[in-house]
Amino acid sequence: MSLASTGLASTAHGIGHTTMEDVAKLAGVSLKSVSRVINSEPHVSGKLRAKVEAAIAELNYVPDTAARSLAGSRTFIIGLLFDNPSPNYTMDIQKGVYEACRANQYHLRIDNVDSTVPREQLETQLLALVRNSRCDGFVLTPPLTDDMVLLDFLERSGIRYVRIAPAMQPDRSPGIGIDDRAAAAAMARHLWDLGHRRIAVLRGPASHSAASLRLDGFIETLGELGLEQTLIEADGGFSFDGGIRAGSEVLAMNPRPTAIFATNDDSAAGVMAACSQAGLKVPEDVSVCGFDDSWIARSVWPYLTTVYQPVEEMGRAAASLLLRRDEPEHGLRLLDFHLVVRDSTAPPKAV
Amino acid sequence: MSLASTGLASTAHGIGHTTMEDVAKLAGVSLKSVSRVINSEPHVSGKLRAKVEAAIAELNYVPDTAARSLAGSRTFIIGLLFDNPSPNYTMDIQKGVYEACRANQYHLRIDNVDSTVPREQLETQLLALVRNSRCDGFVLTPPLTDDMVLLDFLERSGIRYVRIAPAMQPDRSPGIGIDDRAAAAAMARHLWDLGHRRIAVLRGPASHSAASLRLDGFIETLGELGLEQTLIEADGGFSFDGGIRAGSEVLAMNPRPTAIFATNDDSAAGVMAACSQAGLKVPEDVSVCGFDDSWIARSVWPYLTTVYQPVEEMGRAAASLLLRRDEPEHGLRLLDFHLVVRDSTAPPKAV
DNA sequence: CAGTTTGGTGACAGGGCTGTCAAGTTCAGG
DNA sequence: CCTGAACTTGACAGCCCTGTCACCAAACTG
Repeated sequence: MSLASTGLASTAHGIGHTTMEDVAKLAGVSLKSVSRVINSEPHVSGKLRAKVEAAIAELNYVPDTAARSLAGSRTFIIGLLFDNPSPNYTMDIQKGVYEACRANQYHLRIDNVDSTVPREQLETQLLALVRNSRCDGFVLTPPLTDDMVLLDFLERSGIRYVRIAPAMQPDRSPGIGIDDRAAAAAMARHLWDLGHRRIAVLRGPASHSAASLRLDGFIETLGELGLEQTLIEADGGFSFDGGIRAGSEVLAMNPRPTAIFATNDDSAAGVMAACSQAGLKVPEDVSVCGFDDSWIARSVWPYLTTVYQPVEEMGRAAASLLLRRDEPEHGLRLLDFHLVVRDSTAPPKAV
Repeated sequence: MSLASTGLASTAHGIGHTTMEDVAKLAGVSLKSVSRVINSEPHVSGKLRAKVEAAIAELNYVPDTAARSLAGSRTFIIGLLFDNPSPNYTMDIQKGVYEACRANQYHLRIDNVDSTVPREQLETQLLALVRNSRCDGFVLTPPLTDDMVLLDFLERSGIRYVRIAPAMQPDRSPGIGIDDRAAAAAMARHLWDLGHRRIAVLRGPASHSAASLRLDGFIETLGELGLEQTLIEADGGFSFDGGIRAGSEVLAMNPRPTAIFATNDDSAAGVMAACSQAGLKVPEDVSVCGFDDSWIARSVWPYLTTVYQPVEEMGRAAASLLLRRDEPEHGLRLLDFHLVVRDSTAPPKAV
């Protein structure tokens, strides 16, 4: 086993590496004082701080991360761990996390996990990743958020982490999410208010726990509103193809539902394709709505009515939680969602 | 100016940090020998290597990156710099780069650039990013690939980089791409062979240089094939909305084109939406084809005929180029593309 | 006004690793 | 059996910071 078989020869980073010593010399202070200024430590007089800052600016000094993390015990790196769900979702989260990092002089490291491998192997892979990564904290996205082995390991090792949209044990650790139940309820009300009474809903994969929350919230609310006919359920699998399949299935029924709620946008797009295959117009013949307000919601025609969830903001919030230690709050913090009514839903045709 | 105003308190990384010294002791060799094994340096006897590797395995030792990069002058980090084009494209590249990093015990750092800010500010931002990042090398994606200020800076600082799909000065530095011209030519031939003679093509944004290569290759080839009628051109802007707009425009013409080539998948999806708005069936009434074979090509119905470009592979190749120093090849390395004929193209209706 | 606290600063010792160089070992050729 | 080249190994300094502790000055206390 060789830990590193290739390598870049020494690279001259930056031009003429300025070190803290240069700054100290120029400012006429000690090394430690420069360090204090850099780390915003207390007990630094304004005069000294000014001198040092001037010197830093003049020399265009940037502290060496490697040295910093060797000396201190922080790496100034946040790790983002994700599996491979929708690229849009991931990208948005990543953007949010990135911005929070940047704002705090942190760096973002990516670790991409492949969950298609056997469970055993996955665990080994995960643990090795985290061990090797030496990050100051991790942001976890679903479905990694619910990997108990991983969580146990992180906690046992004293590594901080924040989960985005965790499903299980929401109070176990800090988390960021939205109220999927309530969001789905809002969609139910929207369809109900439009006048729909024969409604279909597409399940997501069982492993994606938000999916079931959405399903539950939707069904429950329709029940409360007084829907008497049985709700039609089918499996949309959270994918375009799944949406086509489930959509066709549901549209073939007699009587046909007048509205279909797919619990994510990808499958909703699939449903719209199924409609077009069946020669049905959206929203005239069938209303279709999704969930997520992802990129694809505006890459279909008509534009999709969906639920906006602030994915990028969730990423930002997660990273911030990790960075500001002051607030060691446990439990899920819920962010605001809202209904985005676009063109794919309308009142059912008068019969 | 404070360089770091927040911070994580010292985190106990891993459990009971094993250091190289532990390994050396257990193996009964010197520190340096362990180092040699870890770095696969020459002049290490098989016996010694075996002892050390056994010790490493037993202790579950992982070298400390910070210390390594402080002592050596490598950071074991590859930076991926991107602007915000299509999330799908970016994600694929990222995945490829990530995998190459992982395979070489490197880490991937992300830096997201926002090119919507004024040019001046952008440059400052870019340079600061690169300086702060302290990476062993950077992978650049369009349009950053053609930012001469950035390239100059990197070269002046002796920082290695590889460009993905660079447009300008392809021989300036190592690069990875495909032959966009030839790929568009293949699409031209496909449509020609199907029997289309009245064809429209949608331009991409002028800033995206691959767009013009595709356009040129397409037009040129149709000319060579003997297309006599004038080709219809419109501006698709590489976006769904642009595709709808340009699509409607083109479809309103009389006589109507029988095939539309959008130079990326997003705008092709828009064209398909425009067809559906106009009550036209794809591919019966109009053939539509795109370019990229991105996620969206299979999130529309009918599935889109398009050109596959190995985006993930491009990312992998770029990172590998950065990592294996042996091959300091300059100039663009072209990867294979291929036509993906799906359901959105067919022979024109007999008139 | 002596006797404490507090605030501000610096000296110094590592942190875990790699580069350099020197020492020890092996083996071919004379 | 000796010499030098080539290989193998190790000692040690140093990469650039931060934590600890010690110091001195100023600002309190009763």
